[in-house]
Amino acid sequence: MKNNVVITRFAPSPTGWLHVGGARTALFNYLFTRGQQGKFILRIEDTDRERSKKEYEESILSGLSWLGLEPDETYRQSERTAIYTEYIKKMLAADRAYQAEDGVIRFRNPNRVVNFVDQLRGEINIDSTDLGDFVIARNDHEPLYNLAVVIDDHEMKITHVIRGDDGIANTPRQILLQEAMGASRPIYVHLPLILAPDRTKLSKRHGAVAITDYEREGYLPAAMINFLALLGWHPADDREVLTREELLTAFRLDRVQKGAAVFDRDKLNWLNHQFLKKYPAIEMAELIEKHLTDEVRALSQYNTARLLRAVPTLVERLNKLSEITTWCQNGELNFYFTSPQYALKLLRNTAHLATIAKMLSALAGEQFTADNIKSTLWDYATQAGRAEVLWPMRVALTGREKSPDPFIVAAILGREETLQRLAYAQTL
RNA sequence: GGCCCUAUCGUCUAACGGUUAGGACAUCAGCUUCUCAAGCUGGUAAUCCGGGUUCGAUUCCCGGUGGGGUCACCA
Repeated sequence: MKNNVVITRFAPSPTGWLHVGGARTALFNYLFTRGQQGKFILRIEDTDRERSKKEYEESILSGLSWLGLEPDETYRQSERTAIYTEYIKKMLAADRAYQAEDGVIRFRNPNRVVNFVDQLRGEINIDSTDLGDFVIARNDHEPLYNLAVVIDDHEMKITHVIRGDDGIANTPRQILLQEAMGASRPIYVHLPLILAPDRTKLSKRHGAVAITDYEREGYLPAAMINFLALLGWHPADDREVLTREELLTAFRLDRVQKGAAVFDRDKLNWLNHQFLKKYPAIEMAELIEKHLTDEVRALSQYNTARLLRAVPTLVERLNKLSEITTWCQNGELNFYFTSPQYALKLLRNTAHLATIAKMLSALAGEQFTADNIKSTLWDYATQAGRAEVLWPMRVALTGREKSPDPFIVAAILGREETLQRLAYAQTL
């Protein structure tokens, strides 16, 4: 009989979308538990019928699923009233709780100092006297938060309660209730909170706070997980970019920070770029294609083969997928799919265009790679002056002041299109 | 305000009494270079303050200050 199996839970209330703080709490529970063959439970705390909404519950479920934090079991408190009623009646019968004059059920507070150990912070003492005979249920079938939590943690045999440190204030109430019903005490771990850059609580006015916002902006779940893990935790070595598997094996509760951490977009962007770079080209092309605007798809030479060839240069400066949309709106991507319009002045000079075209036309279609194009033109460009040769070539192909280098662009466009654009430039 | 938690570069963090206080993001400079981006190299930058304990404190203790949390028939 093994009695040392770890059981944890993530217990959000469906009164709002899953936000980054909740996601981080879920992640730490998940990493801690799955790193040691434990059981990770999702418990929807929807005892407040008024404020709980199905759409929020769905957002929590889909958010966790997107991050890959699948629970082993899922419960809904609204489906467990029979269990709560039983406990409430028992507490009433044992006179550990009583029906107050105002109609609700209150706990008989023993009014003493509650002492508990937090795995991260050590011993914590809180005098429960200030709490008074707090309300634990509206009636015998409608428990309030603290009661429902204690009953469920006990029924589900939760071994570790890992939650945000705003839960510290509730801990004495919950411990008192555990003792009143003879339940054992789980190990408490209160995680530091995630703060906005201005060091205040993360809220909507700080921009994206819901996990779905990040999904929509085009962050990869792997990057999000990595980033969230690094908010309040760090491996024993210097690694910063870690896969889910690496996180799972490296995660240790005793390396979790005590102080609050500020959410840093720059680092998230950098991390996402790291994962984007590692993404397989074909799948990356699919992801990028999803973010293209209809206007771009409608361009005359649009084709997925060309997009696929352009993926490396796009990914190079891509922090999040939504930037693709921005580039589309700026027209920055148009030259990949249609002949560019530009002024002769931008070209600077047309002197070498004919020579370039002639040299490139010697390359067969299948030889038209960036490396071959470069080696074909490099010596000539060096002799004639690279700026004199390469700048006009690049403008002829892209029509832009800023772009990837002309060898790569030429390879993406292909032999025929490249030669056409070079020919057109000579007519200006 | 009471109670509780907390405090290393701008940000995320390493250092479990002895280090030139390390890494990453951001930033700056240089390299590369036809432009942009990426990449590479280097730089600037921190132990909140005051007392202790100790031969020696980022590290342990106390106080202050700052920040956060919490004080519902919400969770």
